[in-house]
Amino acid sequence: MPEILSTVYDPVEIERIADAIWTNGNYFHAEPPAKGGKDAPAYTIVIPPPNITGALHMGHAIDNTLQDILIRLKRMQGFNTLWLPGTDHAGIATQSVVEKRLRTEHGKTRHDVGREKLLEMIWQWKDQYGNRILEQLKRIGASCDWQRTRFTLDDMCAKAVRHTFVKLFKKGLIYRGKRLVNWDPILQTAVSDDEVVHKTVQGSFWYIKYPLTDGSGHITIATTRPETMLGDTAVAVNPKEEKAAHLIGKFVKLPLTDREIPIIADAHVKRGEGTGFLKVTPAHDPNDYEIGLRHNLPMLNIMTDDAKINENGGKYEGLDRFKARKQIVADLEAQGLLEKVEPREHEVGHSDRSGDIIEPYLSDQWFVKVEPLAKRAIEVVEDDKIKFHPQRYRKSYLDWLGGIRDWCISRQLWWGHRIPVWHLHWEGPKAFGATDSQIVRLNLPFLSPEENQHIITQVVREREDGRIFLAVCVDEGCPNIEKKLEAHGAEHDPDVLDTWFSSALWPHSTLGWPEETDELKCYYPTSTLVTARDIITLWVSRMVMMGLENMDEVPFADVFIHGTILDGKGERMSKSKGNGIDPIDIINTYGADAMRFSMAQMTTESQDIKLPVTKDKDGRNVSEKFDIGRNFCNKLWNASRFTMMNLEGMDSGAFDVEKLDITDKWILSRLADTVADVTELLENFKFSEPLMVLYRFFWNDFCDWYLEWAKARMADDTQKPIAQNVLAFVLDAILRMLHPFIPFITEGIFQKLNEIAPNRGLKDLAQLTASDAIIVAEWPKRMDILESPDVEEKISIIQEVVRTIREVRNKYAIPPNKKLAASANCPADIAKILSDNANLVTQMAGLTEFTCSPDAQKPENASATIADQMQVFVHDIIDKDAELKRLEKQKNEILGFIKSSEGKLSNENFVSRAKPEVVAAARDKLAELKEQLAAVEKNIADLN
RNA sequence: GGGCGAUUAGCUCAGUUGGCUAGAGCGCCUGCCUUACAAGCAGGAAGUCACAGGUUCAAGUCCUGUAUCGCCCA
Repeated sequence: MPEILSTVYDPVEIERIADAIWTNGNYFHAEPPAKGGKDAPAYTIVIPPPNITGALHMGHAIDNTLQDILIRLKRMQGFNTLWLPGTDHAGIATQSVVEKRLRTEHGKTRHDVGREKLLEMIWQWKDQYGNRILEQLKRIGASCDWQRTRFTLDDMCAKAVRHTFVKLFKKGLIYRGKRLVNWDPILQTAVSDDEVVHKTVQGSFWYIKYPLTDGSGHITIATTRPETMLGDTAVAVNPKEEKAAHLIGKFVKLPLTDREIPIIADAHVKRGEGTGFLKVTPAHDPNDYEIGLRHNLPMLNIMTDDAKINENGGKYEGLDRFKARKQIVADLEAQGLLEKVEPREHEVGHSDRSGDIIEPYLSDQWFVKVEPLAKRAIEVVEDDKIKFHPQRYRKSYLDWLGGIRDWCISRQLWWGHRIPVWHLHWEGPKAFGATDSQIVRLNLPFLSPEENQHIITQVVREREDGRIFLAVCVDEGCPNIEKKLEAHGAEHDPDVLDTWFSSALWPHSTLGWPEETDELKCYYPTSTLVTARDIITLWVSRMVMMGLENMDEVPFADVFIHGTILDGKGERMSKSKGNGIDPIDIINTYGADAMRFSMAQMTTESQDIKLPVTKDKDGRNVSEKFDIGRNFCNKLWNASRFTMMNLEGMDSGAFDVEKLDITDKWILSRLADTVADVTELLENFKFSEPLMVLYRFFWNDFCDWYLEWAKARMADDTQKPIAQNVLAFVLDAILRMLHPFIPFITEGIFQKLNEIAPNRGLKDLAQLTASDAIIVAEWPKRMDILESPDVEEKISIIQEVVRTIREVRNKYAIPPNKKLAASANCPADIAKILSDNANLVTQMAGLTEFTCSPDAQKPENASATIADQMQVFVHDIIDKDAELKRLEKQKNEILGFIKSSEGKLSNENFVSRAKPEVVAAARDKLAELKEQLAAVEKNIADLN
């Protein structure tokens, strides 16, 4: 036996071989036609850029496996295919990692080392660890165009960010304002709503008495955050609350302070909740902020950036918020103002990054006015210019955009895109009469007329002292203007932009926008975005808004949302729980193909994917789920090996359509079905289904039947060349269709196939264009000419007989090597099929002979089994008691079916209302069942 | 509080527009090292389709409600 493939499937070796072929061929790289690339329709995916602080986890594994499946499919289908990879600078996450190291290793804060030095350290850190995830992606087989790897902070992306900021600023869609934001006291920055995770915590409800100033008693309020009372500027009550109507307009004395605050009426206060009175702290609660605006209440900030009580807190100044809470409660109690305390569960916002409790905090921030952007982003989805798969996610997208609030884009960080605005104290004439946030055209005297063309100014009036500042936004590429501004006392805004601001531009910034590059023209709009559902609002919606704003076109046509990977108990995987699986461990244990196979197979439309976790011998988390993929790869390996062992000396010229036998026609017909199904399913973003279609075709049709039948034909010189060509052709097609799912092993086998049988194809029937590498081989087109339903029907009858005989053999425990004789009684048309192909039955059922006719009688000592319209006799094996038992069992089964069938047909409504063909089928079925019953009864009688 | 989803064999999941006896893989049971594959082959057992109503000739599938679990938003 020639050494064609090693006897053992070794993923490590095959991954190495395939990698080398792909690298040498530079097959992942794409160029637009204008630069010499393939002149074909483009298919583009931009990777959801992983965060540079992260390591690859199962979420990345599934996300990128699915992207790679689509990319490889489209590449094989002949598209000019680009998969653009890259990473995200992840402002908060990255800076906090480096700051943490600075603290633990050197005991310093960012302020000790300064902005410039810290940034240098972060860049160093990025260079050292940031590419790790890209290397990991390569191991799962991601066929990204690595030459186009982007980073959200690189020059290309930075240019797009600056350009976008200036553009939006100019349009008046960016404004500065003192607003209530989510403040992270550890990181000391604002974070957006979506970076706040709400957790239910066990807290307390403190009931506090606020005495009325007129001495007529007190009212009681209840709160979970008593320390905020220092910032109360009113007490509110529902206007319909009759019992309290007389109190509206009166004042209370705010305990622990010397302030008196009014009792106001506001519909926000829910009746019957708590005490009915709500303390209003506009500077420290989002709902109270709204009430404050409605009633023009003072906004009294009582906290510092690091969540200590500030000078407005009187004697509590300097106390940490939680110490202050304790002290305030104690003081209230001492003064007899604490009515009671109740335990209470409530929702508390925590920072997604630092984990600290978020404080609603009043501060100066930059915002994007999203409403006009959101309007278009809603329209394109409503008009189906962007489609979600599965479709149900469309609703969450639309709901979120429908209720969107302005986007706080400034972050008090150093790592990120610095906001290109300089603050200039304006002491000139106020004649321009602008209101806050208004864009004004004015020429700064120290800039040339030409230079003044490159700035846009916005008025920012400081609330406290009424001083006017101009926010001067400067175009990209004008360092001289920046210098002059600074020379005239302007200060560069210290803040950076929210990371999502740059991620929102990803589909066009990475292709070179705002330059009109050939890449942008060719690859934008991109085709498909593949991501997880938790990022629909955070990222997908923003890419749509910014894509429309900058490019006037949607960023992608389809969004595929895959499930979230959970452990066997249905819990999210995480480091702290210790239930996470590292995809690299899986690849090392099972091989990358096995992992990909199982990932794809698990990708159905359900929203979660449970991956039961087990420990391997080294104590690592793995999952038996990957056995499926590994077993499949092993089967593919061995079937290919066997096929190729039989292809020695194959001559494609010896193929003759006229000589195809029934098994050839059958497997080719099944292949044609498979090609059509798999292609259609993949093009509709199905992953599990096409893979299962391929699984069944390869394993249950090709291996279990066709290969087995082919074994005998290999000994027949007239049959051998035909079988060889069909084998080679079908294996080739199987490899191609499996390639997107399991790229390494299919590439490895394809290379061997090219060596052993370089010339393949079914002359005058069907061809697959030859290729040096499967990664760029043509995807099988529809092969309708091979469809043959009647052959498929014939083979399924043959298979049914074989199965029936095998079952009997098993029941009677006949050793596999003992040959038997068998026969069957059946209608003439079926008898003809079986007689013509008796060899197919004898071969697979371990028979010496098989005969068949409409009037065949059950031989003495034969077992008899009913199968459809046939009675199958297996000769000379009978054991009377066992046979009677079998027959009685079968009789009871048939009786059961007859009962339900008769029940249905005796229902007049069924006969009159069901579709005629359904009724006719039921009648035929009943007739057949009655014949089967008669046959079984006769066999039982004969035995007795 | 609002929205979305899940509940089908011991486990993980399929089940298209309602239509013959609800499927797969793993696990389990029986028999096989049949020279491609024991990571395999041949066969078998195993399900009150969460629960309660309803629509229909016919419901795992459509409608309503309930329970449990999960996610998103507020």
